[in-house]
Amino acid sequence: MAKSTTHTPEHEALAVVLQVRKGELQVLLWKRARAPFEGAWALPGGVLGARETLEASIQRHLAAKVDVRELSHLEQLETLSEPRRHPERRLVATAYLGLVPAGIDPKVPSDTAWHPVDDLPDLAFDHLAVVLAGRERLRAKLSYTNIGFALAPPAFTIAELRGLYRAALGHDLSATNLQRVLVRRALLEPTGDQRPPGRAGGRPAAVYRFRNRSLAVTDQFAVLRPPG
Amino acid sequence: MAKSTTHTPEHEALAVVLQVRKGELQVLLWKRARAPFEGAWALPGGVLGARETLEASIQRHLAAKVDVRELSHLEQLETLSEPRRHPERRLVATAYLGLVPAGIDPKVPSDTAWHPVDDLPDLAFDHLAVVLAGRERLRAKLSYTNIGFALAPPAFTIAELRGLYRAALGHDLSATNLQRVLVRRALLEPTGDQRPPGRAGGRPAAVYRFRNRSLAVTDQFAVLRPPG
DNA sequence: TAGGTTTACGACTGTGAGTCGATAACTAGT
DNA sequence: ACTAGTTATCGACTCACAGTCGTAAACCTA
Repeated sequence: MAKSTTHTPEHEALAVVLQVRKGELQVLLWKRARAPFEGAWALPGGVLGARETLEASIQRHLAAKVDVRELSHLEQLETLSEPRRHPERRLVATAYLGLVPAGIDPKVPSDTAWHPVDDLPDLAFDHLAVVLAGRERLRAKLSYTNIGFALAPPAFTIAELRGLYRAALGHDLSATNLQRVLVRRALLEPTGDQRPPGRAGGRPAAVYRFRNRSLAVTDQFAVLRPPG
Repeated sequence: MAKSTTHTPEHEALAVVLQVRKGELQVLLWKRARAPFEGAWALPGGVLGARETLEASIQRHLAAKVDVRELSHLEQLETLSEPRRHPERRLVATAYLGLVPAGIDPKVPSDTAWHPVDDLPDLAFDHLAVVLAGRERLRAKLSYTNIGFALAPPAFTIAELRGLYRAALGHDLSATNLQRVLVRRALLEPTGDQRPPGRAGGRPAAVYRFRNRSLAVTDQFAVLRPPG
């Protein structure tokens, strides 16, 4: 049975961890110390263990780079199976999308850093495509789900929330409309507090929070609805 | 190095192949002849080859059950990694969603048959969940993409198209609205032909076709749009 | 020719998003 | 204190599009 080595490819889990930092969408990357792609930046992840699910695996590997409890959302993105995606061996990868709420700054190891998704360094393997796929998934879901929950801190003003959406979507949007849309969907509620204005003055902003943080698709926006 | 047997799980590709048949959404299944789950129905698929992508793999395995050229659409659904999803060995599966246009009846082997997704027999492994995931993916995409292309034959009347949507979505919808929505999106165009009425009489129906069969998300329905 | 059936299409309604402008509530400078 | 500047909030208007209804068109059978 010495030759029982299966020809099945190895399997790894990867994660595109996104957070809005300094007004722009950033992704968590680490710098590879070994070949291949030595010195290039790569997505965190690692090989799938014998007795774990992919979701458990990505959480285990992410724990080496960031406090997993900071993750407000985690979902499967896609599975990459191009035989030559790794130059030396066959390696199938399942990518996940992770989100971290704005406003916190998780401790990361020295080989790990945040990079703006719109200004990325050279990435190892096919990780550039994976990052872009994660960004597009986030953008698509922002408009028809309440995934914005996962980008926002527990409490925020409309202006702050608007900044998060602008960073994630890549374009500006009206503050009036954002508030009304989210309030009418009954997703936002005022906490009663308000934020003191900055040095330039201005009316103090009301502080809001999301009503329920459970992530559900708001399917009321389906175009072809059932009658009645 | 005799112990170099990787503990990496085997990897298989599965497909949820859907078609509207006899006015209802049906899925292609085959009857297992061997344990485990002998006699139960299962999704078509098979193990990933050493030098192929998952997409090539599912097409290769599907070819044993149905003419792959009949497939109008194929996209990745999800990857299942529960360690105990197979009772005997570790087996990771990546599921695909495949669509076959209505109106054709592909040849299938004797162990293979179509089953209504709303009235399924006992399914092997976790295949029931996979079928339902495929159905939900289709339903979600019907409203904000033009994936309906892939369900329809090359030419059709509005009434026929409405029947396809009703079967796939599980609820009725207005013929007036369906036509106007699709025409306004500039997705439909009349062929000029018309279909003679049935025995009961009635005005002959105009025949339409989809303008371009390339499958693209019509993102004009994003809720939070860029200004301007 | 009358009655039934199916398709096609215009008109009306309702909802929600985009826009604009007015007002509220604050800071800083004179 | 008063004024100017700044930011937040809110109401009013417009627009696009989905949902509904009613009517006309075009065919069948008796």
